[in-house]
Parts: sequence; C-alpha cells; structure tokens
Amino acid sequence: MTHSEENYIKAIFHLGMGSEDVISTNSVAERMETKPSSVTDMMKKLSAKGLVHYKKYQGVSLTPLGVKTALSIIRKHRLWEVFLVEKLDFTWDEVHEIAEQLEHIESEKLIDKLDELLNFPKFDPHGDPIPGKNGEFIERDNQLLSQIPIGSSAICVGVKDSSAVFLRFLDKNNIALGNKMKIVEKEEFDNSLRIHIDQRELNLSQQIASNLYVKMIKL
Amino acid sequence: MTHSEENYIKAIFHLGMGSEDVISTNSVAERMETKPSSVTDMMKKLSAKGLVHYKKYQGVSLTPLGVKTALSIIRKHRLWEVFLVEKLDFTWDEVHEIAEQLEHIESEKLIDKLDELLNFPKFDPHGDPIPGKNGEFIERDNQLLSQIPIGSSAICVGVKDSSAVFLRFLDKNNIALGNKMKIVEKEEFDNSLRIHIDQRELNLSQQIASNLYVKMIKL
DNA sequence: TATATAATTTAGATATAACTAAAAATATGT
DNA sequence: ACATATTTTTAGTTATATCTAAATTATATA
Ligand SMILES: [Mn+2]
Ligand SMILES: [Mn+2]
Ligand SMILES: [Mn+2]
Ligand SMILES: [Mn+2]
Repeated sequence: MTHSEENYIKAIFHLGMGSEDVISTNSVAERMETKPSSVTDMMKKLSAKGLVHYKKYQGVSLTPLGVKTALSIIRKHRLWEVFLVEKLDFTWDEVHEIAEQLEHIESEKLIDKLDELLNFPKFDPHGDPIPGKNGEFIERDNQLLSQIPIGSSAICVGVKDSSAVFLRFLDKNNIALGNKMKIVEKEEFDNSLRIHIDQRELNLSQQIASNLYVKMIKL
Repeated sequence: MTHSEENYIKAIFHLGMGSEDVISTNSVAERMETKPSSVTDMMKKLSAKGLVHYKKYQGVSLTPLGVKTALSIIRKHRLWEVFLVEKLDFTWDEVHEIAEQLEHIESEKLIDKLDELLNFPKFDPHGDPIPGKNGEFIERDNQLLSQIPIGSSAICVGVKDSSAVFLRFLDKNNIALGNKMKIVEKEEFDNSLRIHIDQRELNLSQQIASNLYVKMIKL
C-alpha cells in the first residue's frame, strides 16, 4: 500500500468514528485537504483492492479488511507518539506530525518490539486508545467536560481536539491528562465553566470544555 | 526532497566513497537497480537543485551541498540502525532494510534526540562511522583482514559487505565486531587464512577475509 | 412535481518516476 | 584513424496522484 492509500483509509476510519459508517466523498476531500475528484479516483482504487465498499454517488465505507488496515496504521501512529514522548522527551503537541510519517514504516516486528519497549501502553499521549496487534482496544471514556453536571468531579482522560494550539493552551493552564477537576459553577450566559483543579480555580469556555474528555469519579 | 532523490544522492555518495568523485550514469543505474535513462532524468533534476554537478556524457559528482545532504541521510540511517539493535534487540542482519525506510523521516529534532538517547554513538552496528550533526565523523580503520601480514594480531572493526547472508555467516562462526584475531597461516593455493580467534582455530576463505575490516594491534 | 442547488463523477491536464527503443556521443582496438 | 563496441541521452510510453472544468446525479425547495 502507498502512503496515500493509507492516509485515505485512516481518514475514512476517523470520519466514521471507527465503525463501518458510510462517508461522503466531500467529507473525505475536506479532511484530506484534497479535491472531491481526487477522492473519487482513490475510492475506485481502494474498492478494487477490497478495502472499501464504494458505489458511485452512494458514498464509501470501510470493509472489514479496511477497518483492520486502519487499526494497524493507527496502532503504529499512536505507539510512535508514545515513544516520542516517553523515550525522546517530546511534548504532546510536537508528536503528531512526526508520527504521521512514522506510521507508514513497514515492519511488523518493529512495531511489536516498540510496543514491548514502551511496556504495552494502552493509550497515546493524547489519551487515545492504542489498538493491539489484533485490532482490539480499550474504549476510552468519551464524556466531555461540558456534558457533566455541576458539582461533579472528574479526571481528565483525553482531548477531542488534539491540535498543537489547543494542547499548548492546556499546558499553559497546567491542565494535563490525569488531573482531577471539580465543576464549581456553570455560567448561564456563555456556558463557560468555573472549575477547581490543582488547588486553583479556573475559568474554561464552552469550547474548551467540549474538547476535554473526562471520567467522572465519586467523592 | 523526495525519497527517490535522497536515494540517488546516497548512491552517488557511496559510489564516490564519500568524496566528490565523478561517477558514471551506468554505475548509478546498477546500484539503484534502475535503468541508465532513469538516472539521466534524475541527474537533470538534482543538478537543477544544486545537489550534483552534471554535464551530459561527463558523469556526475556531488556538490558540497550534495555531500552535506548525503551525510545527513547516512547519519539518520546509521543512528536508526543503532536504535534497532541497542533498544529493540534486532540483530545486525535485520536492521538495514528498516533503516532504509526510517532514513527518510524528516525531523532534525527527532534525530538529535535519538542521538542523545543512544549516547552519541560513533559507529553503527556494522562498524560504519556515524556522521555528526555537522557532517564530521571518525574515519574507521579500513584495512582488510586479507591485507595484513601473517602472524599479526588484529581487532575486527567492521564489515565491507554488510549483506544479511554475510552477517549471518559471521554470527554462525562467532565472529563479531571487537573480536581479537591472529593470522596463523595463509594457504598459498587459494589465499584462505587460518586464524586464531576466541580460543578457536578457524579457516576463512579469501572472500571472507577481504570483507572484514580490522585494526592491527601490537602484542 | 418541476426547478434550483449541491454533491459527485468524468474528461482532460500536469507532475513525478519509472520504463523501452532508438539515436547520439564517447571509448576502444587494430 | 577508422570501425566497432560501449555508454549515455532522447523520445515516447506507462502508472500514480494530483488538479480544473464540465457533465451528471441526487437532494432540497417552492
Ligand atoms: Mn496523532
Ligand atoms: Mn499519514
Ligand atoms: Mn545499513
Ligand atoms: Mn533509502
């Protein structure tokens, strides 16, 4: 498989949130930052290879083989991200671009050895689950901070938006995975939250709160 | 730079043994396992980019920029090989193919961090010198076992042929970098050597002996 | 349901990196 | 120095991955 084919498969997988959902040509084009006509060409190719179901004008979906392929690329991407952070002291906002390249390296043995070196991590630096050799993975709690009731406590377990800008914002405010936070108040006007974290009080806009995955805890 | 361009630059560098020697189109084609006409095309492109000096029918040589580029790719290749052996327990016959892929990953920071993780190694698993950030490197002793006088002792410091077949042959006979060996006898008939190594006596054909780099030692 | 709008595909073009076959230049041997 | 052999280049073709513009199909609206 070419890098390009792999990137398309990954895009379709993420757009369908990991299921075999039907995805539109336009949405793939948008995500890939390419033109719909280029997507059509590639869909024909991927369809011929048995990786996607595709009928013209009907959108596209991954076949079971396509899902398996996507999971393997994502496994590689996320393991490399863990490597970069754990072994090379990269920060979580620096790793994605490099992992975009490393995910295409072909060697099953390399990935298994890397997995072992990293002690078989289950989540990447952004809290995203790392699929195992056979595609199995632990579902991460997918509740957003913006969705949980006032007064409740939660642990930060992931980011929905993992852009460098957002990650650096979190760093600046000392918000990291594993942090415990309690929602003190919700502002009616703009849905911003006042939270208690790390002996501090912090104001988070709705947009921030709806990009943080949390796991609720009882006190 | 594309992977293809990088591979051509590396090929020209190796054919010229690291200097700015003039290389023939045919020799590049042979090394790249491609056709001379394809080489001509690429030489025009690399010339336009200022990486090689090229005049039709006159052969090709690297510019200083070309040499610098080659050294950077080789640095990456060899550091990744060390990583694979030291950190992921690969054997020296398994690493080259994977490094051929990894050498094209673009990130200066990644390579510098890797260098640090590996403790700034000066040689790769095959005894080849690893260029530093600025292209400088330690010249390895380039004497071949076949060239040193009978009765002398030497330490194995590298392999000229680093094909998997040869490396596995060396493993099978417990010949590794750092081993001390003494030439006991040279057979007139076929130039094979009888050597003393590791409390053993071993017979090495001329072909073997002319693919092992050694550093002579005084007793 | 007819029409307008949006989504998607097709057709045709460009760029890269290969190839084959033929032409041209260089090198070699007598 | 000439004829031949070898090397190298050119011209034209193929495959991949893009693009733009035009045509087609689907969807939404009146
Ligand atoms: Mn990522
Ligand atoms: Mn990618
Ligand atoms: Mn190598
Ligand atoms: Mn390479």
